[in-house]
Amino acid sequence: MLSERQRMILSAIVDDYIRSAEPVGSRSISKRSDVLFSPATIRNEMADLEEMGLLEQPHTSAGRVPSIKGYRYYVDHLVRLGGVKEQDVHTLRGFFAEKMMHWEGAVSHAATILSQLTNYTSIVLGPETFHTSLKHFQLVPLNETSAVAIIVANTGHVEHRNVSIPEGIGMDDIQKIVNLLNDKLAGIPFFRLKSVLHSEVAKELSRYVDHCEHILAMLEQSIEDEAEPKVFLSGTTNILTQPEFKDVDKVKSILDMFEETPKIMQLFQSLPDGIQVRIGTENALEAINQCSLITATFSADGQPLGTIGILGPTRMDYGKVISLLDYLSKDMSQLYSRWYK
Amino acid sequence: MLSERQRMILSAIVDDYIRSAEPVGSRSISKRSDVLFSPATIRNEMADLEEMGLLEQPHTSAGRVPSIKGYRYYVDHLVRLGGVKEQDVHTLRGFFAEKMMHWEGAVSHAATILSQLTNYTSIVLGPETFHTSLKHFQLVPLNETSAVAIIVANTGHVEHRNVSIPEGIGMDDIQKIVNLLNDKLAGIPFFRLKSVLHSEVAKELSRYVDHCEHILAMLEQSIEDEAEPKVFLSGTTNILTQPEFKDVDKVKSILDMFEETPKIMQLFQSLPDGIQVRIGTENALEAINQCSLITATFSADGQPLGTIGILGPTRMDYGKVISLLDYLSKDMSQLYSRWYK
DNA sequence: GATTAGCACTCGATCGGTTTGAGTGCTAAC
DNA sequence: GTTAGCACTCAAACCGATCGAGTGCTAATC
Repeated sequence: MLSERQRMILSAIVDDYIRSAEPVGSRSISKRSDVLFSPATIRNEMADLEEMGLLEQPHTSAGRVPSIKGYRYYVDHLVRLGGVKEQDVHTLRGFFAEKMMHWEGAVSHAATILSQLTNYTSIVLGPETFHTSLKHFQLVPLNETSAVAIIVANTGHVEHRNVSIPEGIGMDDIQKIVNLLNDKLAGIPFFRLKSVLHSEVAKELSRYVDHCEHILAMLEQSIEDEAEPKVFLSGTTNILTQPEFKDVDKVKSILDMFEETPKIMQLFQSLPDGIQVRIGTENALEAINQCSLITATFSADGQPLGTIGILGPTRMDYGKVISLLDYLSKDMSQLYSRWYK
Repeated sequence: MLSERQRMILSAIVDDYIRSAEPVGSRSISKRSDVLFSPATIRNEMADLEEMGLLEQPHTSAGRVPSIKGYRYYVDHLVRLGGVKEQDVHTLRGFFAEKMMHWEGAVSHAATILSQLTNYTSIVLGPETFHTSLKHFQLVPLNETSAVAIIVANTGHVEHRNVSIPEGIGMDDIQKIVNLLNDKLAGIPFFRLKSVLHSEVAKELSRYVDHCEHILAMLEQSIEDEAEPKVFLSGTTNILTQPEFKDVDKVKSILDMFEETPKIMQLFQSLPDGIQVRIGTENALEAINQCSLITATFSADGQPLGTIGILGPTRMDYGKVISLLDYLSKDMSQLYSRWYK
């Protein structure tokens, strides 16, 4: 258990270090107007905090730096959520005022704004289509052998792919298939689609057309792709402006990760609702062991839709980022709830 | 005009420097088995080459480094196109064997492979839809007030966006509109679509439905978006492995550029057909004044479709990259020509 | 006349040593 | 319990010496 004074000193050190990126000495703390103790007293407390594992010393004659545990304590007990700056609220208003033509547009735009407001990297994962349902299915023939299959979800999400048409299937066959599929599948949630496809559609389809396995397989694949949420990144190079990432090698592994969507998905897997903070080694991936990831989920009518996240150095402005993510995720949830109806 | 010996020395220096990234001295050149002159002779020639502006000296007591002009001469007259390595041909075969479901899939996959084979950054711009035509238009209503508009090109390219439905338009109106548009617009190339929309469709549409300006505006916008070629990047972090880009600041401006699609498009604007090499400051953007960009166009049946490019340091393996791009662009042209039919 | 051996010279890189200064821990006085 | 005082530590900055890769020039050689 920390004394009031220890908490205040820890808080001051973390705040200072977040601002300056330099180890914080006892003198500079005692100079602060809200601190009434001499450097020597501070030093004693700092030694205790270090013993508890909340602070670290890069070397004996340097100031202190928060440890992962120190950041954790700070985030859990000390951080002041200043709320969102007037100016930032304004920027965000602009975002929501704009007409969003796509799902993708809105989400990627949100990512851009987030990275600009924070100067960190923003990651947005969405939308989960697991609970959305099929609105419309369409096959547009391009020529005798190939066609475009288009799947529209009730959220307005569109997925498409080129498919080849099996020999011996004519235009009217295709129309029949499309009609059948729309009849049987429209309104079915994606997570049930696969089983419905097998149980109800397969038999019926085989009555109309030969070689229908091919079509079924294609449909299944499309459904699976559709179910995969997409990742949007913005401000990937912002990490380069951080003094602790001057070294190219440190940065490389992080930037490499950004090119690997599956790794990012893994990072976001099974995050609980609300705001989550993962500090340094608390993250699953070694590449970002020197980074912190703050995430917030957004949803529509209680259905989880996706996650927005900010990745920055462990020395991140937690107060600002948490406030911002909280604000934005709630607004996005509202936006999408409205959109849903 | 260069003597045979000067050409050989220049070639040796460029080759060496490309391999080692270190300034090349006279001794190391004269040691090569195919060079029969003493370091002193080489030095004299090097001094002459420097006077001509083909070589540069970082400082008096260092070896020589090719200048932009030197690389230019090398690329224009000296580079040996070794052809594509057996192993790389194999990898590329694998690429073309795979079934491509989308346009996007094929192009982005090509980008990935290119960056892996070269260890540079690959940029693929495509496809130009300017000369492709509209295959199918579809409006899928989501609810009373919004719908998804879907445009399918004859290449299988799909563009979509959410639109809001003006008050007072019912489901059967929408069906009428869709039918009309498909009747009038199917088969029309995109670059003529806008004028046809105004001349033929507008009047007819106003007969059916009130408030049709909204729908027309939306269509126009979609067509313009569709016409915009897309940019695919891969291996954006490869530049970080180059010794001359150890400095974070140098790298930042390049990586920042990768996040700005319009800048990349600008870079690729109005490139002539075939292989193009832009060395250092020959590039339009200051951010890549220390890089070279090699591009190759691909087409289907003579219609230009897009461009593939490799961005690397000026100290790039020109022979390998040029061969590779030449090979791949030709294969892609074939692939898409077949696809077209 | 072209080539090359020889040599003085240049200059960045590296290495060891010194100095500086920010910061600490400990002790003793308040 | 707090703090002034002091010895101590150690990275960073500074400095000069040395090293060595590479050059340009000149004179000897082929």
